[in-house]
Amino acid sequence: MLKVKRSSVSLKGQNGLDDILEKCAALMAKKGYHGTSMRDLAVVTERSLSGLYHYFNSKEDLLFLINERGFSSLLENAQTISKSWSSKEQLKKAIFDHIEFFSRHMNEMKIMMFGTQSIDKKQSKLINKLKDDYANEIKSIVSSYMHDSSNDVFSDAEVSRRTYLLFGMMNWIYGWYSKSEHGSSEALAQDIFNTFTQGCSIKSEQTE
Amino acid sequence: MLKVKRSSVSLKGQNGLDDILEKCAALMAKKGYHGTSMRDLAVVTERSLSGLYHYFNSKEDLLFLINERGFSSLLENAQTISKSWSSKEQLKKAIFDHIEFFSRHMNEMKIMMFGTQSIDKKQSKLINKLKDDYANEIKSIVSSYMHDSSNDVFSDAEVSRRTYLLFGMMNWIYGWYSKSEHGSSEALAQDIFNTFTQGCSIKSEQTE
DNA sequence: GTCTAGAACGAACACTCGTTCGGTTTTGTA
DNA sequence: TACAAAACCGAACGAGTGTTCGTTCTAGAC
Repeated sequence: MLKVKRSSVSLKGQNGLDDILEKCAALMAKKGYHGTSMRDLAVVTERSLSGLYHYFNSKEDLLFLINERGFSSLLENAQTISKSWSSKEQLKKAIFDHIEFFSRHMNEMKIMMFGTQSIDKKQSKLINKLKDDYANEIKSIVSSYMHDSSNDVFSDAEVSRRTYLLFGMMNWIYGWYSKSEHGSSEALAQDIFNTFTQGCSIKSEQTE
Repeated sequence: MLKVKRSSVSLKGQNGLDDILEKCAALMAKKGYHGTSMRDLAVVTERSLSGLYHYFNSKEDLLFLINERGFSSLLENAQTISKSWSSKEQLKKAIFDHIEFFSRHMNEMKIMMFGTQSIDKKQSKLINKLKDDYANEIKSIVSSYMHDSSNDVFSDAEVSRRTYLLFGMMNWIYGWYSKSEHGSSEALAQDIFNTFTQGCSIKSEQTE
């Protein structure tokens, strides 16, 4: 008996799936993957326990789907950043897009950052490839920016470390950021851009 | 029957406890709190399942102990940073100490960042107080530095956001940093200090 | 009306979970 | 050597786990 609904290319029940994934992500973001039971998920999705299995083959699959969709979106978007812009503009757009995606999908992002140790190896590799591809896309933008805006030469390792620091500033917001308390995602992105490019004692420019 | 081993002020079995907590933290950092069973923990600590309960009252208690010890250490250390130094020196020391503690206790730090939703309310409040106290200690140092090194005036909200970004750079290393691949913790701390104070296109100073 | 396929369900299965109980061994000290 | 305290353990308990099974319901196609 071959099941067809193996991946995100599944054709059936897409509408229902979107809604289910969002609600599951919301609960899992609060309680963690292992801390959330299929029965909990059945409650928040207003479905029966067994009914859930119509949309994915296992709890693990659910985690995979959330990760796969999230990282695919990030990667696809990053690849649309035009290489004909200045490196500064590219960097700015990369940061703004990442933060905006983050603030629109807080729950999914939290889950995506908890790692994929719970997913089986084949699927885990797929996620890690998406993650790496995305990170490299950002890294190459950072590299261009650093070399364009300085006469110094930077080693690959140095660019890597700086890129990690940028990801740190962007991803750490999952622990504290809320639109109502800390302002728009654009203002936050601008702060990150300024800090990353000029340091913290320079007053933020306004978003144009 | 009143048990006395409720908190870190417990007097008995401290030596054994240290070893146990370290090994438990190592496994929990890999598999997550809920993903790690007491039976798993019994194996890595080379004890029997029931024998573990000699050292703490519950799995929840174990999580509390790890958190309480970690944040207490960070806070205590931060409070020793002399206010008579320049704000730049204070900031530098705060960053170096945080990174050094992090790299010496990677596993515990991972657990500390997963949050405390699984701990009961009373204990959770205690952890959050330690966390807040530590964050405020760092924030006041950041504030001094920003005001000393610029003629602009910064609002409290702005200082807060910048402090969060600093924590982002420092804490995100749990996902990628390894001494062998990315150099000493001092070099990393220096990179973070430079990025935070001057931005990424300025070449790192060497650690003196 | 009949057929089919997707959507949904209740009940159960085999297993793992955190925890407890009653007991034994080891250790330190007087 | 005696003895209390600490350290440790095997076996079990009840609750909860992810998953599967066979069935029913619904809606559109012929």
